[in-house]
Amino acid sequence: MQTWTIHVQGDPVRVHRVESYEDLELFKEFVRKNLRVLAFDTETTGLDIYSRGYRLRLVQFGNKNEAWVLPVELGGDYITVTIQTLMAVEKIVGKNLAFDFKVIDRCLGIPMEKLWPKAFDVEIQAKLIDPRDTLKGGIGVSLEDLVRHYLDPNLADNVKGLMSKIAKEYKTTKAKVFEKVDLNHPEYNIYAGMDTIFPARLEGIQNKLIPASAVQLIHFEHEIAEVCTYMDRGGFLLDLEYTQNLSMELHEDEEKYSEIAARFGCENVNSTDQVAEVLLSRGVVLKDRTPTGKLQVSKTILDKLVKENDEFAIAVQKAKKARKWRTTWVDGFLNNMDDNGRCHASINTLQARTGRMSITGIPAQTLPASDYTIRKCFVAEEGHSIVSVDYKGQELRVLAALSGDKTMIDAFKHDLNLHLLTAQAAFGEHVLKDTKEYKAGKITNFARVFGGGAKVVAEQTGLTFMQAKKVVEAFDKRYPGVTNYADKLAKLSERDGYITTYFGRRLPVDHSRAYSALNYMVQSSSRDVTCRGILRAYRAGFGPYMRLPVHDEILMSMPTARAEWGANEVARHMSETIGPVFIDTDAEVGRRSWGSLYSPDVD
DNA sequence: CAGGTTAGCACC
DNA sequence: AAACGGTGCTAACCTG
Repeated sequence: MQTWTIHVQGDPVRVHRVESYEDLELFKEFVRKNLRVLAFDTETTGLDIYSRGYRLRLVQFGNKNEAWVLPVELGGDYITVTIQTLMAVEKIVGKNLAFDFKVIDRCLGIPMEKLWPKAFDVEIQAKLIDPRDTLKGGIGVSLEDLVRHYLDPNLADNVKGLMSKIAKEYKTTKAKVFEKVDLNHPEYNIYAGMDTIFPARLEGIQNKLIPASAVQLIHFEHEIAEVCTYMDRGGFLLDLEYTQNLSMELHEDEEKYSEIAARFGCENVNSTDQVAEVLLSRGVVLKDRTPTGKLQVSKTILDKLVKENDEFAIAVQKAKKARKWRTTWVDGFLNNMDDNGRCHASINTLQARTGRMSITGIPAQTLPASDYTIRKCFVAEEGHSIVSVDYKGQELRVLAALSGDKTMIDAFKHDLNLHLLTAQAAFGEHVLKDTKEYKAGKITNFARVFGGGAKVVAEQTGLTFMQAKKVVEAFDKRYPGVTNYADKLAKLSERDGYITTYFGRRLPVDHSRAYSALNYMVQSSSRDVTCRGILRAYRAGFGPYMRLPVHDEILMSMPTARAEWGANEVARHMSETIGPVFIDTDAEVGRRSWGSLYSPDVD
């Protein structure tokens, strides 16, 4: 056995590397004395847990003063003892346990279901204290950031530098070093061990700092994280043939249109500089500049030229779109696919400052919604249909409920059309649905939730600034409760530096942007409405059918024979009442592919 | 030249 | 007085 001593906050802490079955006996002795709680971490070959050849390399257990590193990659008793320890310990502390649990489930075959009930994640804790990363002025949420802020800045720098240093030693990149580094590498082992000591220490420090209003969220966030790891693990079935064909078609499109653009002197349509140059040479006036002073070639300008049948603009746009679609979506799915033809998302349940989730792997939140083509790549299981349940006007309903605006509450109570109501406030009671005025009402409703004003409304509607200003004024007059609420939140945020959401989450608000307090409140509370709904549906037994959460929606694959029933059940579980407002849900049953929800002609 | 930043374009 | 919130991904560009 090798033992290293490191100093943390003035204390000597020890990292033991288990090197023999005799050492393993000593480790077991340590475990026996620490069965109540152990900190836990893993080192693996990378982040793509479901890829071929993925391996677990080290497993670490520890407490505030001691860490033990087990070389499980060697197999044998190291694995057996790891499994025994994980099953026996009463509480597991870690940082982003969602990752380690998925790894353990995949590589050692311990179902996550066995581990989640005893999980305590210091990342969840950290995000309830301060959800911002350092770039946004926060403490940060990485282990390095937390160590720097709460424990020891020097140690944080060492942590940061370590893997880069080893990568240099191995003449490789940071991303690849994890599968290459020698299992016996001393520094690799030391820092693997430290990754249990740090969370063990952070837990106690952070525990005292969670706002009282947010304490109830600790358990809630663990449950949400749990359910989302089940979705990650299950994955989403890919229609391989369709996806491969689509990739080829997009590739052909890209080549065809790139060639046309090249004839105009633009070798690379993805270089904004080159496109700008050709446009200028063709007499197009470009006056907007980016913050760094470059000429801006916005989509609006290209769109306008395309409408005028400008051959170059058309080629640029089509080539760019084909490439974007292929590389970002279609080839991404094919690369991400596991041996069973499934893609696995990685859901970060507390990504945004507001608590909103983010989804990588399958970037479900950013897939084109105007078109079924990309979503058609994903299909329901054999004998299943795609089901989607979402909230009706979730953010506006939440806004009505939280602001207490009487007109808005009344509108939802009587199922009136809020966009029409705003349009009528601005342009008169004669305004009808699906008119230009109606659209302006809709845009204004959303702009106000986002904190936008007349300028934004003007840009998006095409109205003049003065006309847009009138619409915004009409909004504020028709929904005075909303305006008052926005002012109140802005003042609160200026006074305290944060606001507290309906569900008790504390959200920091920048002083220079107090107007965004309303949006944070609405966006964050809406996120929690969705999560509460997902949890109720999960507890009712619908977990196995869930595929992806998408903001105000849950996407599922359900046995076709019961899809209609199941969709309505989930919709019922997800609907929620906040004060005087019912946050209603919509259930939709599609056919075989996700794309079927986006077109009546798609299977 | 790896790694970080910027610009642009997807979504709610 | 007015104030556009949040995300991911790629390619190009910049930097040490």
